[in-house]
Amino acid sequence: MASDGSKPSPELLEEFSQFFRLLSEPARLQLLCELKQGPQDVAALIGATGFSQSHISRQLSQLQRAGLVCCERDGVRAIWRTDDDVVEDLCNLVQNHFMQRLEQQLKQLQAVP
Amino acid sequence: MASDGSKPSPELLEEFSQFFRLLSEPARLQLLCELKQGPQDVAALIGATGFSQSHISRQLSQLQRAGLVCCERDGVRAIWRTDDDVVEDLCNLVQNHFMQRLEQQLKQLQAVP
DNA sequence: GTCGTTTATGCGCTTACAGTCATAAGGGTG
DNA sequence: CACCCTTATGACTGTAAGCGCATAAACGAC
Repeated sequence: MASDGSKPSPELLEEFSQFFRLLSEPARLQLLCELKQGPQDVAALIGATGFSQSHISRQLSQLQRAGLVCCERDGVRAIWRTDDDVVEDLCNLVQNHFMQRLEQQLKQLQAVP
Repeated sequence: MASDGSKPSPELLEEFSQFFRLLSEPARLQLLCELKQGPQDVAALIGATGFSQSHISRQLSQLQRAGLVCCERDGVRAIWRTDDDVVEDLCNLVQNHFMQRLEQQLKQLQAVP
């Protein structure tokens, strides 16, 4: 990383890993995907994912701490939304990595006999 | 994600999360950073990180399965290397996210009084 | 005020995995 | 062959965190 040959500090490394840990849980990724469709309250997310209310609430607050989602309150209702494209960009990069890896494996198989 | 409004399949979501899980451990990120400096064997990585030999070996094989590192054997010695820039690109995106977030917070604080 | 609804949180269970130690496996050297 | 060096792996422990249940807190409707 850092492309200039320098190594990132342990603190930065820790922050990176914490951020990636957020995305290492399918449940949280799924919630982010659902919110990409548009702002929703927890009830709608329960319907879309099947997770328990408490679970969803917890995961959303984790994502909120990282600035990946935010909510505006309508009385007691909380409407959650995501206005950040980082996760989408990250996933696209990873997907490209998957594809390049598969193409490479395919080539190696084709090259033998 | 998918930017066309469609939601990725549960299987793809699972693969994404597994990949991010790899990066959710500071030890693995650090190993990747060390290998960015140039190919090394396990002994050199022990010296650079202070981790135990078995720990390093395990983490490297996890990274290898994901195609993030590979090793060429020199007799019994294993020289590990990373020739993929995905992780670096991912970290740069995340770092931009951090910076934008901090700038936004700064603006909000400046706007108040 | 009471009641119903929506979200947040304390508690407990359970699973996953980082990390260590000891050991095995594979290769070099005499 | 025996001996040493390097890496991989089985067994184990401790801890972090997902997940649900029950409950509390906050707000609106009556």
